[in-house]
Amino acid sequence: MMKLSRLTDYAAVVMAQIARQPQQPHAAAELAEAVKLPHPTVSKTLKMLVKAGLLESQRGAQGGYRLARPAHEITAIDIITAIEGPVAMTECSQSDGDCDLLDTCGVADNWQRVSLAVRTLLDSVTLAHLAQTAPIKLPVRLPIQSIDLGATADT
Amino acid sequence: MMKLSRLTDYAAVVMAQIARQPQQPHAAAELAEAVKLPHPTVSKTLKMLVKAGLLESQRGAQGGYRLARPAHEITAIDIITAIEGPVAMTECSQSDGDCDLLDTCGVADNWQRVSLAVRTLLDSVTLAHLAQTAPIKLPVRLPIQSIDLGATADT
DNA sequence: ACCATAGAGGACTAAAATGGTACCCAATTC
DNA sequence: GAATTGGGTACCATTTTAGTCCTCTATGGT
Repeated sequence: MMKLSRLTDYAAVVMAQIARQPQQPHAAAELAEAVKLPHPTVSKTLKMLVKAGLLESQRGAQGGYRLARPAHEITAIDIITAIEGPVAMTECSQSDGDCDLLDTCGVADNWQRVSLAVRTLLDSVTLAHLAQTAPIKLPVRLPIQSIDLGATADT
Repeated sequence: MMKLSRLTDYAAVVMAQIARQPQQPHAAAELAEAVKLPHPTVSKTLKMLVKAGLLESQRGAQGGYRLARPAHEITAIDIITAIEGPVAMTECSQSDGDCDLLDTCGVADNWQRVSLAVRTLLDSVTLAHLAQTAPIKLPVRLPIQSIDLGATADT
């Protein structure tokens, strides 16, 4: 279903929560409470986000988590990648090599392009966007026509 | 990783294979051979594609599978949906109801829009595109600016 | 009519990813 | 130095995914 994992979902929610008050540090417990999720799970998520460099942490009393960068410099793809690893629709769209069906497949290259388009899209959505409580506007149709998926035989 | 499941991958490859010779029926065994995948697995995939209405099947001798519609009328999303069910990035982006965190979440609506954008993108890629052995061209950047994800809040 | 071919449908199993929890250690602050 | 708060790891339960197999039904050829 192409879904994000639940943890990624949590991550987004938690990040948004932090983004709404970027000045003060947020303790894991506080966030868990705010978001109504089990503390250990939130904690785990936060750690992953720190590892990915999206959050900074401060230990000790009065410690907590803060955004490592302004919300508008953190993108959806950053968050997804932090939790799930590289975004790629197929095995072969992330790196080369692994797929031994490349010959018979005949589709790999095109999937990679689609993958890229998805990544680009995801990269254009920032945490600042996501954190807006008021729904963002997103006109239903992308001007996809501009994607030259058209039958261009040659290069 | 937002990956497609392996079966979906197979489905795409097999569909492409059929699309390249749309006139004749293709037996599961033949396709499995062509694509170098185990017969039962390919068979299973094909059945799913038939159920989804993307392929038509003919039983008996000289039978096999054929596209139910011209390749350019079958989209990536059709194939993905056939195997994995509805494409949605989060639980709540597919239907309403299931998520009991909607209040605290504050991100749901925005994810849904992103989801929609991804779906639209995927909908613009047809089987005809995928089936081209020559790689399709896809200029790296989508004109994402036109997506009014623009900030309504601060900044 | 009968047989060979080819798909339909479903059940079942094995394996892997995911989600969740617990435990103990390290750093800060008061 | 005690309380607070994050860091790291290891572990377990559950769910998903993938793959296989078996039997039934439809079609075409002889």
